Amino acid sequence: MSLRHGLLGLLAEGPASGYDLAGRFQELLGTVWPAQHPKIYAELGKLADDGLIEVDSVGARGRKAYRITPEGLAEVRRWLTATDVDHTMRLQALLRSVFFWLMPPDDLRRHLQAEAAYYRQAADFYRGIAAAKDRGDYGDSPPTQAIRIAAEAGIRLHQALADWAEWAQTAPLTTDEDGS
Amino acid sequence: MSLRHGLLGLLAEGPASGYDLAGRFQELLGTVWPAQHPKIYAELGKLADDGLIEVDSVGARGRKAYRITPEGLAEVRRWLTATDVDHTMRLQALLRSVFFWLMPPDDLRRHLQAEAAYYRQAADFYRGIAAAKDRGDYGDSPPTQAIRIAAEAGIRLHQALADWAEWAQTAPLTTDEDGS
DNA sequence: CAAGGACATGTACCTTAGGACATGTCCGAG
DNA sequence: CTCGGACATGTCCTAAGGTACATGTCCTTG
Repeated sequence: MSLRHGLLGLLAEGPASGYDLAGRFQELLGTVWPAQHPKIYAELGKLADDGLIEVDSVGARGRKAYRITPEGLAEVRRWLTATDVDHTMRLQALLRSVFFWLMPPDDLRRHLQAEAAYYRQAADFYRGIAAAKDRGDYGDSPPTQAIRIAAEAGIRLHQALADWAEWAQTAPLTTDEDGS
Repeated sequence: MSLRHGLLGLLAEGPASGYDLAGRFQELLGTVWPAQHPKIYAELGKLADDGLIEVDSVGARGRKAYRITPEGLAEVRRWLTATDVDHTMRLQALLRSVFFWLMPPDDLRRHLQAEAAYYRQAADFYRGIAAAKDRGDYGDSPPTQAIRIAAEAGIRLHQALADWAEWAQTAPLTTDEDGS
């Protein structure tokens, strides 16, 4: 139910179209919570059916503006304060690390370098958001303060993985190339 | 296809039953790659159909031992070296952080404290694995060396999130309790 | 030997995710 | 004015994840 509440949360900042929401999701949360537009449009339809959001339809196929209702706002707040966090992660990179011993040393070194570079770049991306916020580019309203906190999480998380990939290059690991 | 290759990788360490594999997955990878037993049994069936693993069936409902075939071993190696890492994460905790401004300050503080405690505990869990490995509890074969690297990732990742949750408590955040 | 719990495997069903494809609008450049 | 590209919304289908339920074995303890 995270997509559902994520959409409600973004709509709590103000009205938006499905397209806007897809963009916001991808831009800010793309690396930590993927959401494709078909899912988003489908979920918006259900939210409207449940009375948690309302639509200003322009036409059959034109742009639509969704607005959160008081019930919808109450529902996000309930989710945030009264439901447990689902701590389940899905990190293919860590899954792969269990099998590093199956990789030829050269491939492993290249792999870890590429991983480190990727995570450094991701951390920098969030650093950019944090810097823009600190400069005051987006003003000072509560939503942008929350984005600063989210960006900090993105920085720390990805930097930790970048550091790990660097460290792993120096860690001794006997690989096993002949499938013994 | 990560579950598929994860199972192959674990079987590369030696023969095991579906039950064993479910346990290994849950124990070591539970927090970073969930896998329920129904999926595991189903996937083992497909892997056997594809000739990547072989079965020593005891009976219709008894314990089965799965063994990786040379084709299976080649397939894990191909996956590890020739396919791109899927960096998609799914972290509900970070999704929620974007909406912290919707939470009453007291609830938010409690929430962050609980989060920090959870991540500290998770980091400690991986520290335990790392310490056991460093003491030599599991010997010195390649698979356990890889587990040391995986454990290090678990430590750094969860510690980063624990530190973040601590930090976030001190970050100024004007919350918005009246839904303006 | 009977009962209970860990071990062990599976089916059925529902939800969620994700890729492929279809359609139409609106606007600016040529 | 027409063509292309960004904007915008959606359907369809397949794959993957996850819960509930069903079944049977094996070993230990009373």
